[in-house]
Amino acid sequence: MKYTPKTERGKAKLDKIVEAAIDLIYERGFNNTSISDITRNAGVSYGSFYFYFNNKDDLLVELVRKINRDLRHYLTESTKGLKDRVSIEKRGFEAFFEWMQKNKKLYKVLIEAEANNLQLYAWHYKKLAERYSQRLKEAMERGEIATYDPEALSFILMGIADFIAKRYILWDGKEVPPTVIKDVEKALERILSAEREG
Amino acid sequence: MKYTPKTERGKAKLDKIVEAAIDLIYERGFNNTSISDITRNAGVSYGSFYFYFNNKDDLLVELVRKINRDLRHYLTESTKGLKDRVSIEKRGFEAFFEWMQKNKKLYKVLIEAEANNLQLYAWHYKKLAERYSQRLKEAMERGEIATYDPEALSFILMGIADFIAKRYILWDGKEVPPTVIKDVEKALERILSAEREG
Amino acid sequence: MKYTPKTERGKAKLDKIVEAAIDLIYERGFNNTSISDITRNAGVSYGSFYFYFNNKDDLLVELVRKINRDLRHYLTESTKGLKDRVSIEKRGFEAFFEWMQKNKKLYKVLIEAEANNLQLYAWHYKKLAERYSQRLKEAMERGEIATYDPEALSFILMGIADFIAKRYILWDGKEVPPTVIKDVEKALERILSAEREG
Amino acid sequence: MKYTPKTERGKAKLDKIVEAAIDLIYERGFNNTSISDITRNAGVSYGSFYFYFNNKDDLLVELVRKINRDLRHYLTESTKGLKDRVSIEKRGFEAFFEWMQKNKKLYKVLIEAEANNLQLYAWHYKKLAERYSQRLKEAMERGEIATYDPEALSFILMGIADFIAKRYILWDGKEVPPTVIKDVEKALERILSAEREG
DNA sequence: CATGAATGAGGCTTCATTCAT
DNA sequence: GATGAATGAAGCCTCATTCAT
Repeated sequence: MKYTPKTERGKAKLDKIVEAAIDLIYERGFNNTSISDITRNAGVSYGSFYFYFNNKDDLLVELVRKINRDLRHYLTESTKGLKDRVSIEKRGFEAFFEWMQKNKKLYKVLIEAEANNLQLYAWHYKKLAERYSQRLKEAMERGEIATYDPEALSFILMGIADFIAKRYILWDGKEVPPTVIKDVEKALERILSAEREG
Repeated sequence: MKYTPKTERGKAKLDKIVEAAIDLIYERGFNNTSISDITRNAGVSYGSFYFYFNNKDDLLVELVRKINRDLRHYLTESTKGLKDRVSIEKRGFEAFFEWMQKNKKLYKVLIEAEANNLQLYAWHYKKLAERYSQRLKEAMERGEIATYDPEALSFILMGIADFIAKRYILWDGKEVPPTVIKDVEKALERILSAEREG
Repeated sequence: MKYTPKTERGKAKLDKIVEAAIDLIYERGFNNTSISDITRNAGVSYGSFYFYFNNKDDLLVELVRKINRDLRHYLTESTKGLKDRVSIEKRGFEAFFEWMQKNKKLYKVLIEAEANNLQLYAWHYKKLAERYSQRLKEAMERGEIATYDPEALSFILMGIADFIAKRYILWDGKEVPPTVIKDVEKALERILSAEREG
Repeated sequence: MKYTPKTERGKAKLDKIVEAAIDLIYERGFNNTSISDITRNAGVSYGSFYFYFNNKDDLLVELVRKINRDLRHYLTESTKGLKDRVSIEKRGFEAFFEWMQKNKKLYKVLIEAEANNLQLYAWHYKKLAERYSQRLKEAMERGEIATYDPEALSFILMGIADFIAKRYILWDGKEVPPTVIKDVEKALERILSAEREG
């Protein structure tokens, strides 16, 4: 971002641009969305885009940042108060699918970011994976879940969530069926359940 | 594809175009690869591209078809002779990572296809998932593995493979570490192991 | 110029704009210097540029005026008190190269003015040449120097100075070497030395 | 240049582009001439420009090369057969003014090149000055002309020619008056005439 | 007087596609 | 069948200028 608006009016204008960009990228993809498409749909002048952003890629970076903030916040809130790690994971998966359902468009933006700028995408998942594997590691140390390389485990779990989310929500436009969520939870339990001692 | 070459010379020319396209898409992405880049790198004339393909997208379709054929063939060969379903799956995952390592470029093409044409990408995975879930279903019926919705299970397993492949091979350029493969197999065993009967 | 400041504060602000403009035009050229570059470097608000100037070209006009004033003043001061025309010319050339060395940036502005607005550039040299050829004419009448068309002679002398100034100061960034100044003076003496009578 | 045409048709098209560019740069300056202006005036399609040139600057480079070739060739031809150095110089100046008169537009292009790309301009004059000072040096060694630093002398002479050419031909659009040419020759003779020995 | 947000025309460049040879 | 010259629409970005506050 080139400029962060100070006034309410400025914030509203930036918001309109961001919303229009998300809508269009969702519908057509990043490469098939022009700046003029965005500003036209946002109802602002062409030049305004470049008042707030340095260039087109800059927009993508900002969107990924936004997604990162949003999703992390949602997951944190959703699992607040839960103690048992397996429950947290199960609830976390449910919450992830909820968020996805409410924010289909943003998830598409992530896919676009991945294709257009792998660095950026990698950064997003790294950020997510770091926190995640740290938590998993602690749970392993407390004996709550089975022992794995924490990073490997975080990839396994994120992979499951990511693939199913894309499969149902983006490709089909359908919600993830409850039976699938149940099966995912079953798999989760099996993957995570603590080693039997003795 | 507009025209399938009959002569050896024709096939060789088409091959050169396809190889050059894969190289360039891997390096720069689909949108940053022009037809003239492709024909120049292939050492063929500009116009000949349009002899074999209707347009640029047509090329992407053909590439995804090729990937589909290749990967399916590799997996089938690799698990030939194995009987036990869990062993097949474990071997299948190993084989998938092997193929990925040898065919990084093709996997990048898939990601590009995903971004540029979701329909196409969906078709690829559908094709893959159909066969896969059919096999899983049969194994479930024989009681070799735990019972899930076969499609859900296929997504879970494909998600794990896909995410890790991207994570290590495309983002980092590294091979998937053996410890991670071991952890994936551990997770697989847990996910798949047949229910204890009571 | 749209507005000539009356207060000290106003003058200081205008000065900052002018100085920033000179610096930037020297470094990047007139066409690659934006108003916002200028105001940013001057530490004044964007809008204030248009308080003092009607438009961007207006700035160039003002700069050339300034250069004209500065250079003429410097040359007049430097040759004050000298009587002999040839000495005046020789001292004048030295003074010109001195001024150039101290005001490289301004000379670059002149070149930019030449390219962007020939009228303006022509005006600068006309102004300079008028005074110059008038003086030369008087010297000719007094028999101090050889007889030429005064205008032609002024062009010959100005051409020598201008070319060498550009050559050393703008292209090479070097000072004019003393040996070259000596050679120029030698040429001057030969060009100017009064006709032998009889 | 990106591509040198092989066919007659191609050469003719490139010529049209070059001619249109020279006309427009002469009239409006390089920065006020757009590619679309050029192609429109040349009667070719917009894209054709980029078939022959890599970008706009590339055109300027090509034009300066052309000027360099043309002018050097004209001067060489004009002084062919002359032996005496002073005569050669006098004839050379005349020839230079002749060339200028016939090629006003090209000279304006040089000025534009100077302003837009000092490197390029420096290259042009360096090329010219090198040959020139080499010749002068040889003449000095043979005692035909007075002794100076050859480079300094070449700058003095080129400065005179350049300034007068610009003054009369570009600013006023007038021919250089014969009286001025005579005065220039007088100055030349004085500058160059060999030292009296003894 | 001062500020800086907003505008939108215009420039350069790319490139998929067509078509004459 | 093959070639590569030609086309022109469309995209990104800059920036002088205006104007609301």
